Amino acid sequence: MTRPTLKDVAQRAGVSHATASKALNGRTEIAEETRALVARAASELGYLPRRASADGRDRPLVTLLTDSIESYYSVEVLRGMIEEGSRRGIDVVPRIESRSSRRALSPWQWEREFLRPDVMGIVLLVYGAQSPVLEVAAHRGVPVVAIDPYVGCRDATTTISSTNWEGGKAATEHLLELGHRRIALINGTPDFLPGNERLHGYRAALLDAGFEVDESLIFEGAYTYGSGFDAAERMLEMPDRPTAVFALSDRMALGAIGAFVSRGVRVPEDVSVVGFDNAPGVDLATPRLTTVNQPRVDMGRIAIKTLADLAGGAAGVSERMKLSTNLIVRASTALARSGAA
Amino acid sequence: MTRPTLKDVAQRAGVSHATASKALNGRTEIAEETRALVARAASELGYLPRRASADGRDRPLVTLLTDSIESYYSVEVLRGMIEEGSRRGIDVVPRIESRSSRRALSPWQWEREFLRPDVMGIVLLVYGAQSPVLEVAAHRGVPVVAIDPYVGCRDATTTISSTNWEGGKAATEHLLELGHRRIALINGTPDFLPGNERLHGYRAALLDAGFEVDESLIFEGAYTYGSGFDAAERMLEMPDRPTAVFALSDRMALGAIGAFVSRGVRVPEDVSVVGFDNAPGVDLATPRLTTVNQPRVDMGRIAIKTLADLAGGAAGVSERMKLSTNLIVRASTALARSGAA
DNA sequence: CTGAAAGCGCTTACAG
DNA sequence: CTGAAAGCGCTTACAG
Repeated sequence: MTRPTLKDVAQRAGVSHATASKALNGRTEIAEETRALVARAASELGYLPRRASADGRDRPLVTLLTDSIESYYSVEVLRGMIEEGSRRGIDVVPRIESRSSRRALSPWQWEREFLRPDVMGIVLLVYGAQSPVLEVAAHRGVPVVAIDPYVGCRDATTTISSTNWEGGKAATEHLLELGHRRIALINGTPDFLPGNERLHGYRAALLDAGFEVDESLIFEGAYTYGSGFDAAERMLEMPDRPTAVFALSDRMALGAIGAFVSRGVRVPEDVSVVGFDNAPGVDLATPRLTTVNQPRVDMGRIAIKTLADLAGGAAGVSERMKLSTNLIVRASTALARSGAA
Repeated sequence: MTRPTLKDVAQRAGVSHATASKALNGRTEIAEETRALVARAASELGYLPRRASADGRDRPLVTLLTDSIESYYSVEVLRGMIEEGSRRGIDVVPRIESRSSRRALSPWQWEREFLRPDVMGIVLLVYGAQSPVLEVAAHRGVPVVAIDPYVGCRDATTTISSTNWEGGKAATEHLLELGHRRIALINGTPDFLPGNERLHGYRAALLDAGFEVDESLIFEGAYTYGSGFDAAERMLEMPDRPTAVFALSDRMALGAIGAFVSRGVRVPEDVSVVGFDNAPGVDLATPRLTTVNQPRVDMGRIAIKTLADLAGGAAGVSERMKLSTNLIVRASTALARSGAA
């Protein structure tokens, strides 16, 4: 038994295949009675059109291209895309593409692989901007938006990121307002641009408040739990310990807390800790972590919205979007013990 | 300028459209020279087939139907599906479907919405088994697999869940081995079947070890942080406090730890706590949480694998799959203070 | 409101 | 190895 075609449906309903086509597509000129007849026949046969329409129109679709989907970052951006897509009737197809899998294909095959006929756009996530996708897509006229790319993108590509500098500044200002003066920073790897912006936010807050940046309070880190842990241990060996720590990621903040607590240093009574990200679960840790929220889900939503607008003919869409980060004050920060200077 | 068709490509390459078609589809009888010519023309024009082939064959696709994608549970199952799909060249299309959005459509429209012509299968996630999807899909011959459904599924549906009973038993046995005898349990809402299995695992471990179940040590909970927090506070008011707690979810375990720590009760020195789930981030909390891991990513992977096998004609696939949970011992559990009874 | 006819974009025997 | 011809599943003027 082969798959039923429109002809089979028409036959079963006792109408021509043209009429069946129109009935199924909801054209108004069809009698209600006929439409019901055809719909029933289609349903009974389990008919499914093989080809949406003669000109290939189908449910619109957005491809998400990513190197990896292991981080909660990627996964939550994806979640935003799915939510917004479901609302708008746009399908989201996530694909993990390694450099090696790409190389195994001829350019034409590769293009065909990732460009379905009905793609209305492509979202690049944590994806090098050197990516050949950009050229190919530009050439086809398929719009692309890149989310928080590590490296700068071609001028023509729309990018969505978040206000890392402002976030770093807000975190530092929060600690200053609590009366802290010796505020350590746990840095990330230098190749990660958003982290660099956060660091500059820290510097700016200090400078604006009339303080100098003490470079000995900037500790090396690598965004991992262990590197935060180590940095905190080094702080504890200092003669004049910092009273507060701003870690450029939540993992490092949690690592620092782990180190402090294991040495009997209490958070936030003895030292305040702020993270960056608002990673899942940090609101449940003890103490509940004060951190800078990144609007990951919104970034995904906006990506879809932007692509939909572009498909709708919106020309002047802003090309560098920065969504707001916001400080979430929880229980890992408190007033400095000895008051302000 | 309208979208280029195969004809345009053929014309530009100076061959017939039949030859162009064959060249692009990688048929062997085409001269390499010709193939290159056609490929170049296709690339220059930005050609994309509108319709994959005359018989509608395309990249296979699996639809994920879910009520909500807000929990890490859903999101990680999805991640497994995407990873496995990418490896096998199967696209995964996640759709969020509310009951109301479904009701707005006629049955035929609705079927057409969620059954693309090229679906090779459907995955149901956190999705009521009363779902009309099951009937429709069965009728179409589209295979369905349901992941950890709250309510039982039709007999014919393949389900994937995890060994909740064994997990609950392992968690409790771990505490018994550490010498704990008064082991409290923080229960979940009774309508959640997997939770009920975990509870029975707790009972079984106790019974097997020769102990009676003290019903006064079973505390009401609702899977939330707050309910875990409250349960712990009630424990602290008992004359003969439990020395260990098994919470049916990580959120409740973390809530309990929050309550203990805020009252100066140390974890694990004064009380041991085990959770269930291995939620993201619980390995970074202080203390790092001992918990029962659920193989969420693997569940997604296996769902895709099962569907692919089914499409490949595998008939005798097991219909009730239970993937193994495993206890992960971290830092929130320790030997009972006063030794065994 | 219906259906015969033309057409769309594509693929695949088949003849050369 | 190539292309003219037939065919596929579908849609859409257009005549009735």
